[in-house]
Amino acid sequence: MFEKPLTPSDVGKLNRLVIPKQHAEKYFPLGGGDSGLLLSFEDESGKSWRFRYSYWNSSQSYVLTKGWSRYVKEKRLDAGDVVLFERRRSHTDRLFIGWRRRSAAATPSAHDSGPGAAQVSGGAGESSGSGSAGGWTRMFYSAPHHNK
Amino acid sequence: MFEKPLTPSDVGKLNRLVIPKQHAEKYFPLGGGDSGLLLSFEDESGKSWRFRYSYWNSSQSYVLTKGWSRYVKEKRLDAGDVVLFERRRSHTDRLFIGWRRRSAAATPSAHDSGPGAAQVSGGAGESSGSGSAGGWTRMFYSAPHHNK
DNA sequence: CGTGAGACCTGGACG
DNA sequence: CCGTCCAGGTCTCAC
Repeated sequence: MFEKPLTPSDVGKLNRLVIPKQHAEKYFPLGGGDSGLLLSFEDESGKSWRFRYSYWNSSQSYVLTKGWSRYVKEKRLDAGDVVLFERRRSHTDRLFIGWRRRSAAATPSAHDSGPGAAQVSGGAGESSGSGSAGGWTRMFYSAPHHNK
Repeated sequence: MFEKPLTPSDVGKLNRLVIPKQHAEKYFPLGGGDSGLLLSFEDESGKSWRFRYSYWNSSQSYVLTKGWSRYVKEKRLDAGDVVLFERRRSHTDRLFIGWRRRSAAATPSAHDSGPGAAQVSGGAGESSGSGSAGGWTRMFYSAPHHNK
């Protein structure tokens, strides 16, 4: 579906991932009545991750909140790393989440993206990731689950 | 029944008082079906205070919400001050709430309470408080009232 | 539309 | 080392 280079806020103490509106409305439409929903994904190891997905009126943006910080921590994600959201259609739909390290060129931290490089980059760096094809790790999903 | 030293959050903008689980379950048991109830107390002047009491699943804690901030404001409570919850059995049960200034020893806030006087004064220390034995002010209660 | 109040969330601390 | 508690935030909605 789409991928997103993580910003410092996405991996910081705000405990949320902002999903670009364009992608959010296309892939994770929110029924007007819903105050949010729970999305379940599977990662490369088959582990299931459930995130609360909702729209923040205050910032006019779509976000993943509850559960996100635990994912960042377990995968040791840092600003510049990229997360991938995919839908896999086997005999039943599944959502999966994957990630890859920021490309070698972009090395934020300190003063953040120096001259060249802004963000993502391309490519999939090389390999160092925790084992996975093309630098990506992945997972499957289970059906979206309506929240209260 | 019990007393609790107020934390900065208890007297701040969160508008709630966390009641330690141990005391909450012992003295203010919540019927499973209740989403909360209203507890009425009387203070040292005989004035009645009604607080909403409920359990927050998200933080696994018991809290007093509605009404609490007004009490903090009227009594000019500050972090470190202590609130007391008591049950008095006369010809009918009554709940009362009391408070006292933090003991002189513990003086948190930066420099606060400067020479001139900040706040209320002191009371506590000895007598000046708004009349009450041992630095405590008190109140009675009326029967718990089930909320919807 | 700004502000206060309440429900939800998370991390640190502790047993 | 892991589960529980609760102080401290964030967001949302009612007014």
